[in-house]
Amino acid sequence: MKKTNTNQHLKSKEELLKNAQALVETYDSVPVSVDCVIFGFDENELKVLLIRADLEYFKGMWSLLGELMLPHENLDEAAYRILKERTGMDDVYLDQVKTFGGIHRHPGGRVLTVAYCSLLNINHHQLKITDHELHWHSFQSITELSFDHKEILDECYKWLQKRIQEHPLGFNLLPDKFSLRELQNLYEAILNTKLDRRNFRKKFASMDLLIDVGEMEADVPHRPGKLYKFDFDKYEKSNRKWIGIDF
Amino acid sequence: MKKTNTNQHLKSKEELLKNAQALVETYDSVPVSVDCVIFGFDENELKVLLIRADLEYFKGMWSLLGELMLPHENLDEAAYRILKERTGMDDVYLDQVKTFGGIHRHPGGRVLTVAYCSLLNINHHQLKITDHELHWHSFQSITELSFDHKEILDECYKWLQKRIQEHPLGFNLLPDKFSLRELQNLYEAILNTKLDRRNFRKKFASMDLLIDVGEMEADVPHRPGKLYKFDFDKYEKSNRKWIGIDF
DNA sequence: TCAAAAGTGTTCGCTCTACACCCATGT
DNA sequence: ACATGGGTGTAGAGCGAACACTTTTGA
Repeated sequence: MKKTNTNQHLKSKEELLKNAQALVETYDSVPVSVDCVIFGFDENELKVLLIRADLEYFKGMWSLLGELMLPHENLDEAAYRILKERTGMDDVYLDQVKTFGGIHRHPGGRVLTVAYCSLLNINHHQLKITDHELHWHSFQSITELSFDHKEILDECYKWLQKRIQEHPLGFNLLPDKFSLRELQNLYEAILNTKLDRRNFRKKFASMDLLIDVGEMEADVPHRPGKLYKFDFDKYEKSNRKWIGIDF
Repeated sequence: MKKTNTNQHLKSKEELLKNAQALVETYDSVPVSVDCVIFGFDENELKVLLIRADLEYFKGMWSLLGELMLPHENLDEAAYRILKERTGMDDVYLDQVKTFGGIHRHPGGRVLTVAYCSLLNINHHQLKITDHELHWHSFQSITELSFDHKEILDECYKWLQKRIQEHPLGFNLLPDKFSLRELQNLYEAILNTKLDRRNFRKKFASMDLLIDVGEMEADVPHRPGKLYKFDFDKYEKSNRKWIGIDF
């Protein structure tokens, strides 16, 4: 009797599944892409990785890195795939930012896109330049992109400005070893302000998340600064909320 | 000659469009829904508006308010439509929170969903209870929902906790006229802490965004408090960043 | 008169801010 | 020797945190 019940239960479950599947098949559907805003930092400037638009309609214009989501992968996986394909890196900071669902954002018909933001050390990877050009562009110099990618970029930039004041993300953009000057330059570039050097250094000293690696800068035309690395382990362990770096 | 050039240009543009359309038609596509987490506040508790799951597979379980995005509407419009249909309100605080793209989140096949969070005054609307039950549930009491809606709810709750400390959103959850006690209860409910009454009042007094309406609470079994309303106009004008209410 | 919440100020400690001089290195 | 950025400390202001008593109303 128990068996019968179980079987009946299983059968009905199967039936429910079948019904659900039949229902979903009636749904309107839309292509979904993932677009990655990939930030880097070099020559004291915030950089963005762009590719030539592959759609002829936008010929000559630059574009974010984006691809269609594949049927078997979830959103994060799609974003990692795009990063991996283009930069060869897979241990990269990545976060979903916002979804853009305007009807006319793609000239060929409706395509929904989920925007991700990624931060990486610009020297730590090899760009995979295949058929399309892939280049780092100074964020400040970007005025126009294909699709609605400029809007997506601006959203991600605002997100980054806010985020970097609440979490120590900046280190993802720097080499393993960096000077405090480089770190400050990074913050100044992203926040688009000048910061007081002594207060900045005090701030980071008080966080106690920088490890003095006992080395110095080289090849600088002035007194070399100490090099530090970020204590990722310690940061993971401490659950200290970073709400407000408060420059 | 100019005309010819223009015509050629137009023609080629049309062709580009046609090509783009042909391309998009080859894309895999996915049904997209919008799910709304609708928060209210009543009886000193944070509430969430839920409906009985309409999918038989989840029979008996509660569900967020969600519907498929229609072909002609963008995401925000879909979210407003859902709100309007169910609550009759259209001047409501609403914000996109996160997109969920897990492969198995719908038993009938892949359905992507964009989660929105809405805040409304629980007394200001008439629920449209049609075929499904529509009820306010205490947030704290919700342990299970259909689909991945519990996960979505939790994300939206975290979002709300953070957001309410950076922007004066709370007023959307209160009646037009409210006492400082009600306001504090609201913050305490959302942040799940106790706050110091004097500091709380000082904080809001110093923001200078509350208008004393010259009335008092009635029907309270103790000394009645003054009633205030929130100065939405003044807030809109002042661009003061609210980063950090810092309780 | 009692219960329950309203209303109100002050002190302390911490953190942010502003600010200037000497040091080490390369040219 | 000079130019360039590295490295450091302190005083003042402002803000958040802690904390207790009197007042008003309804029961």
